[in-house]
Amino acid sequence: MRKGAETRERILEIAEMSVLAKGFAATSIEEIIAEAGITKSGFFYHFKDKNELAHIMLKRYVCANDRVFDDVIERGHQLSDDPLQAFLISLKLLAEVMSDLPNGHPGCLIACICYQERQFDREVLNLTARSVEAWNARFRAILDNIALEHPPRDAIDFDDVADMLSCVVDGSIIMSKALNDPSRIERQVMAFRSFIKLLFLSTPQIRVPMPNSTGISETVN
Amino acid sequence: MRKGAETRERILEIAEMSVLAKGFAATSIEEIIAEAGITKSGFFYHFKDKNELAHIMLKRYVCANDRVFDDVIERGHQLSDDPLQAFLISLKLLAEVMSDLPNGHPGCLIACICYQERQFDREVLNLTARSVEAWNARFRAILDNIALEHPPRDAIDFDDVADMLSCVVDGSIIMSKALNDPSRIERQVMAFRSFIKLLFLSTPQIRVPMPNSTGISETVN
DNA sequence: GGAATACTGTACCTCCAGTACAGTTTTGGC
DNA sequence: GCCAAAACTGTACTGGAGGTACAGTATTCC
Repeated sequence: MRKGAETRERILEIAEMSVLAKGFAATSIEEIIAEAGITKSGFFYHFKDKNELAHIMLKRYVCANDRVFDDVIERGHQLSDDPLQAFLISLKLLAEVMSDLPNGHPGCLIACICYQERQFDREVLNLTARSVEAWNARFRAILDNIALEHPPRDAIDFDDVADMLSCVVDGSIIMSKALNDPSRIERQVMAFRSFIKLLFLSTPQIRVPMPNSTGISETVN
Repeated sequence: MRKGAETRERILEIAEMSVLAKGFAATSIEEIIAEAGITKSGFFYHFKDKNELAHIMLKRYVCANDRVFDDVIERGHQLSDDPLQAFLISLKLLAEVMSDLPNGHPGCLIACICYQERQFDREVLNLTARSVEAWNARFRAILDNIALEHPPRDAIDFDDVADMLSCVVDGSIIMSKALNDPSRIERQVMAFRSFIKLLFLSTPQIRVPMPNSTGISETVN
């Protein structure tokens, strides 16, 4: 019975857009069902209450986001064997993905929930925390891998550098909303990329032969 | 008649805390007046409706935030004549101020409003945009000033670097909320500081002879 | 064709934002 | 101490939304 799943998906999509634009409490069930073209009974057939809606919506969001990260990281690795170059490519791709939305980025559901945390139960809040931790751990692993071949030029904790990517993305989404300028996200991801370049590349932008131990001498922009 | 101003301030403080924890729509007037120890009529004597409350609350927040930035920037300039060193000191002070809150940072009202934008009128949204622009312009001016004496090591747009501070602060506030770890904000501001160091300081921490054209070789922490 | 699935319709309850407005207390200036 | 403005209180109401309950109907897949 696939039709039920379709309706469910439609409800979730409408609800997510509304929550990101107006907040959770201001998102009325009446409005969702009006847009989805169903009745209130139909809504409560799929979700036992608004809290369950939130829970399923969040799970859906986290999965979709994971897929985006998986994709850009994988494509980075496909395009370069060097972990640093691969990550720089991934960041460029991430920047592109983020700006490739017709009406600007709708927002990060995690951030949205954090600013309305008292409205949600432990389960939802735990899921937000666990997904943020998972992303941070993932970026951290990438940095460790990079450092094996490229010694960092500043004694900064890699956990903080890893965290910074999420922070920059979430922060720039807010700025893009505040200023109604979608391009800010792309530019901020690229600014973070610049930080990574400065942190790990021993050669500045202007090309010089590299006197390092490995003897690697790759082209870098 | 000073008593009115006192009540007003109490309402605004309670409302702000509630809005940052639960969102605007979920912040009930009933709850505010219960905590403030007044009646509903008392509330509507001070604010003609919830929207006016939002407007005044935001103005209050922006002023308070401006004062914090003014303070750290001024103290930075008092402690060093070099614009780069002054900014690095300001960032350190900012990191300290951000983490110096007993129950963690309550949140950024601007970010909170951006994630509930459909609930607010043009006036409120314009005020959020104008304050973000003002902060960005301010940081940009500082960077221009630094660049006069310290040439940047990467061809990055200073507007983006300036924006990045707000992004990192807002993003790290979200992360500190998501993970219930107030220290993330301080660490992220310090990570941004590291970026500034790498961008403008010509000598990295681990001393190696640099085969660059300028021949500059300064001691740096 | 039948059973599970996917809904609709109706009726009802509670809570809260917001409105309206008359009445009362408190405060500060003279 | 008086008085007027300021700072409230009390009461009563409207409307909309979340949520419940449950019987009935249509659709879909096997």
